[in-house]
Amino acid sequence: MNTPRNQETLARALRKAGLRPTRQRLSLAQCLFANGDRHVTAEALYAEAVAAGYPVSLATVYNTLHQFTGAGLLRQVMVDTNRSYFDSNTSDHHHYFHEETGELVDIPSHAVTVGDLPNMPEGAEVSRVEVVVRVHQRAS
Amino acid sequence: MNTPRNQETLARALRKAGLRPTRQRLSLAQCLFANGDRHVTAEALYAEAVAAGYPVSLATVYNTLHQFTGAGLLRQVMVDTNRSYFDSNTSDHHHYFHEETGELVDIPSHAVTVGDLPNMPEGAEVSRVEVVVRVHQRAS
DNA sequence: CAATAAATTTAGAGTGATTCTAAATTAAAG
DNA sequence: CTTTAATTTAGAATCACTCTAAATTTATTG
Ligand SMILES: [Mn+2]
Ligand SMILES: [Mn+2]
Ligand SMILES: [Zn+2]
Ligand SMILES: [Zn+2]
Repeated sequence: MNTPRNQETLARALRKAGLRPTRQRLSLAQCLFANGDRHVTAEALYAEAVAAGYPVSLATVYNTLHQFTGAGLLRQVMVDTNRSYFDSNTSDHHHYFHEETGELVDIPSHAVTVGDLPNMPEGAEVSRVEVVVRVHQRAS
Repeated sequence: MNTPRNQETLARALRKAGLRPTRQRLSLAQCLFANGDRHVTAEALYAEAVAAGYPVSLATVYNTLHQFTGAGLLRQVMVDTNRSYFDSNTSDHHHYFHEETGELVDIPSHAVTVGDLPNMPEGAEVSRVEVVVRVHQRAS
């Protein structure tokens, strides 16, 4: 985990990204960064914030998730066509995706080796390598 | 490419999967399998079929893509939250995803090595390993 | 080649996640 | 404090995708 711990550190990170440290953004940051790494959907984070008594709207949750992603505090993981997942662990790593439960679990990046990449598209530059290991429940 | 070449071969493959080789399914198969491997979205395939003068509805395109996927003739690639991509190459391989254009390009599977997978979820079994190399246009 | 049964196609309505709009609120600056 | 600009928000809108139910087509049977 390389994300800010307390309100002050986070507020500073937000300001540096040109984002005002508002009550909503600090509340959501609390949910996202206070207790280790998380993989959340917008709806799940919204439900959690509401349950915790934080005053936020769903629109703000979406706005905030995208702003945090733009600021490098979150990263988006593409595993499901119907839902966007956001990851509070922005360091280089990969994922298990449990097809039944929708749960994401980290895989350290050293477990995967990418060799020479053949037929790289002309004029293109690698921006990220994402490995998703889809798993399903073993037949009993 | 390990997919059927001509109408007859394909019709046989469809029958084996319990799917009647209808005009629509054969038309779409023509688009998908006649000229090498393809990566298409439902909308793109629909536009293409309509342009080629094949009579198909968008609903049928969606149905067919899913049926073909179920029959193992296509595979779905998750790279974009807003769109489903279908790949006519069902053999083991990976992808470049060009973030600006949305284009997918194959990477042979031997270019990527996945080592021991740590912290495999309890009782889970790997169903597929997907590697996506996101690329963007190099700054000029 | 009918006649019948079952699968398929389709237009259009419905869904659900996400985005947009425009008005109300709040944070920063003076 | 005022003023200004950013932020929040409810609700409308969008968009990919799915569903429904009626019309059509395919396969089967006599
Ligand atoms: Mn979730
Ligand atoms: Mn496409
Ligand atoms: Zn992660
Ligand atoms: Zn491919």
